[in-house]
Amino acid sequence: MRLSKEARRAALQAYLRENPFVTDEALAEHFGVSVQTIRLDRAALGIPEMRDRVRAVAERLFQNVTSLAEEEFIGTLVALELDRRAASTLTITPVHTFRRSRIARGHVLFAQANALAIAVAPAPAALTRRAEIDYLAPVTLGDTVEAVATVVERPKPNRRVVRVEGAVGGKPVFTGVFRVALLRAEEFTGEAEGMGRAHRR
Amino acid sequence: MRLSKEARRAALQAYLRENPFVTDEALAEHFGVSVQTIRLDRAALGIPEMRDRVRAVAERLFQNVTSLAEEEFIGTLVALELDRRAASTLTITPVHTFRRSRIARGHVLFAQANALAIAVAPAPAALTRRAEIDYLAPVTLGDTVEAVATVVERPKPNRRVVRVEGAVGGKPVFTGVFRVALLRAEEFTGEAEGMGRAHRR
DNA sequence: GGCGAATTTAGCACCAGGTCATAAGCGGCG
DNA sequence: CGCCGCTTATGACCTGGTGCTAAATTCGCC
Repeated sequence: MRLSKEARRAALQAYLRENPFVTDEALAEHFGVSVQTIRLDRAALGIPEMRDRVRAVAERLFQNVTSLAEEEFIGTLVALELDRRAASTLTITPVHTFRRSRIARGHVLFAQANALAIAVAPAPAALTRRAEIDYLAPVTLGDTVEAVATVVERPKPNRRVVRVEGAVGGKPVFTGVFRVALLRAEEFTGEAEGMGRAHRR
Repeated sequence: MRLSKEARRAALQAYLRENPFVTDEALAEHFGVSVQTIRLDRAALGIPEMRDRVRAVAERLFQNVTSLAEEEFIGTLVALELDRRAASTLTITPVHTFRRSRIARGHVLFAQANALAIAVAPAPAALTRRAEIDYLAPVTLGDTVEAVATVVERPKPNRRVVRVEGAVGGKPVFTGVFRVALLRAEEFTGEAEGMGRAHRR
């Protein structure tokens, strides 16, 4: 016997984790068993068919990319008065930190602040034109950063200057100033790009 | 006629850009035409069938499962002379952009620049203390950003001022100045990070 | 209103990659 | 030997298509 049933099933799980988009036929060949056996294994393990696996991956990942404006946010929006102020919180998890020092990476806090500056902008979309950020104290694993953005200047109808301050337990950890440009809806209607090419057969 | 052929095809392209996972049948219903007409339209526009669209999305995004924040180094390090200069490239994929505008989010470019500033620092780890970044032109989906970091000042033995310039096809898209603090190993419980190794993408 | 061309719809055969159910083969072992 | 666990085979059916042909409809134009 090439592999015991249990061993094969364990291997199958592992293999599919790494290569989610293989057909039963390819799996059968890979494990030296028949397609039917693979199907039995999948059924026993509750693994859906390839098309469903592909679709699940695609949908989950597409959601990340395509999520609505409020989900594009880094951190959790806790207050928003358009064109006035906004606030968010972000709890630092291991994915946000340098592995060894457990200090949050600069760009994570920048992202929280930048997202907040864009969220407070009274427009369907906004672009950052300039940012200055001062890191006052390191933020470490487990900290919850409370950030507050305040519109401090409106130099032109479509420009805003936003000050963002971040604190952990009341102690300031960063401050930043973001100059953003407001966009009207028609300024970001992208152009086609083709979905790819047909193939097969 | 509900919509002229050309109008329908344009609408179809746009619709599929936002909803890539729709079957021909759903499209036919949506546009009030027969499934066959949708197929003709897809053929004329070179749009592959739904399964292929799903698959393309899934495969393209699968490599990026590691969310932005999880990556050690944002971009691919292509050159490094410690305490002098460093360079990286970053190709903008959908995960880096706003969904509708397809413009790279500010924090993505910040992250590339910041990672580079930290990588060039001659220390096992470094922290950003202050950053200024100017966005000169929008960076869009598919662009490859070439960033170069240069150490421009060494105000103290453990401080560096790094200028980072980003360009797409030779055209500047951002410039930034990062002031970083070098850390000695004993300044945190652990060791290096920041010396980021290149990540494939 | 009539006509030809463009456009749309329909029908049929076929394919991949499955589902589900049923049946048959095989190896080991008590 | 017979039975059990496992594997394999078979056939009917499903979805979301491709490719082709042919018919029906609609448009532009005289």
